[in-house]
Amino acid sequence: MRLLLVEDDEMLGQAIRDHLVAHGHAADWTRRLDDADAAQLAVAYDAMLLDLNLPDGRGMEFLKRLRRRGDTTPVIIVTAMDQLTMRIEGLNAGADDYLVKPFDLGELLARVGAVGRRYAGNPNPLIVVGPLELDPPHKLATVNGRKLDLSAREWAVLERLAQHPGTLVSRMQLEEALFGFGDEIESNAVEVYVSRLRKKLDAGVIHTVRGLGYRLAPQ
Amino acid sequence: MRLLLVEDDEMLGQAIRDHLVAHGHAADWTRRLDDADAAQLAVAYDAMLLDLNLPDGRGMEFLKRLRRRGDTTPVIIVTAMDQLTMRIEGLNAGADDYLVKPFDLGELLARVGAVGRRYAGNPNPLIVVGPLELDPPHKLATVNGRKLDLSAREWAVLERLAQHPGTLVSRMQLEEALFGFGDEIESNAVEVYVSRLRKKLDAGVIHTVRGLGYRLAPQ
DNA sequence: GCCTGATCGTCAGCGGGCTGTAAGCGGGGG
DNA sequence: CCCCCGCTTACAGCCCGCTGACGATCAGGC
Repeated sequence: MRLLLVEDDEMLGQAIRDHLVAHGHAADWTRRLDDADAAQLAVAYDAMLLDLNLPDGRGMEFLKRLRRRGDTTPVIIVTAMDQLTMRIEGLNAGADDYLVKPFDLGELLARVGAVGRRYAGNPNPLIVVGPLELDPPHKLATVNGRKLDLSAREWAVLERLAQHPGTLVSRMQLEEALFGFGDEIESNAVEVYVSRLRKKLDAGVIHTVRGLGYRLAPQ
Repeated sequence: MRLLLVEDDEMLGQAIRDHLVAHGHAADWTRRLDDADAAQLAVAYDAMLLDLNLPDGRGMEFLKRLRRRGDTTPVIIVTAMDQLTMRIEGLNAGADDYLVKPFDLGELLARVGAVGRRYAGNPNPLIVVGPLELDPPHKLATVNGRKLDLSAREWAVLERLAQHPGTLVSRMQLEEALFGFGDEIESNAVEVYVSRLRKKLDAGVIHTVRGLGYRLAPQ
């Protein structure tokens, strides 16, 4: 799963991130809420781990804002043992689960898995853009009923493009879909993957906006 | 309905069992988890009543293990009034409902009936994926009518793959089917079992999605 | 208890598809 | 007409997955 971890403590953050990655998750880690905000807008995470006890203390605000703008990404909040009221408030604000520090890393994985499974049963959020159909949980893509055989990165790029059909997606956003955040990269990888995708799906589906980015079948 | 009751208290267990039987259910009653495990493997129950407050205290583990190996038998957990966290954890671990002690026997019947109705559709869920047929309650697998002789782990992996045909199953999910959560493991056991399975069933049934996981049949 | 066969987890070598980079080409805008 | 940007193709490295083999452990029969 693709996870976002918001945690200001260096040691703990590193440990959690390593553990998640070691268990096959793609985990992005931000130490501050404004970074988390940007990440959340750029990437469609499967779940989010949110430490409420951040220096600026606005974790709860962040969660409420997220829900207000209609984002339903599952959120697991993390609090210290004594902050019962914050936990209750968090659940009311739209959190899906909570963890009490200190917690076992296995426990963390179990919660993440549970949240993931809970949403796995939902009616498939099938993305349809013109002749293109994406089924994110099944990692299936079809064009005019023809099944596409996509590699991991190709899928990542196509999914990112399809998340907001018709919306312009900048090259940088696509690079974030290809690589992590930390990895600054300078190459034409995005163009290469767009090219590979165009070869596999019908012409005219991915539209180039010169100097700005790409957009999917604006019709 | 065919029910399994796991309850260590003699008086309470007897009362519940009598009440269930009196209302037309077939109820098996075990006092210990290993008996429950054996019964669960031998009989396809319609639902299960699980007391979490057992002497050996591993009721939660039992539930998690059940779900891990893909068993979807509806589970109603039973806890004392003050064990809120256990209830939350139980629901996360895959329970379908819970009852708080002390409870009314009519209430119990209502819950059992509700859970039963929710799953009323398929009494014997035979999984069919292309040439492959799985019969989970009987632990039988056939390909083109040919009976497969699978080991325990091989079955676990194949069943996990077949639970949602066409859905992509990550390596981590398969590791969970093979081992437990807590067990940190670093090996290619999943690949080995996939290889062993492929050797036993027809080619092209298990499909590899590089970097993401495996999927059964379609495509 | 001892033997035998099956099963399990690990390892290492191999092969191949995926990936990122670079270079050449084309076209649109200034 | 020229420059810049994006498209495409080619390629080499590498990571990932596949498979055969081996020792350990377990279950069952004698």
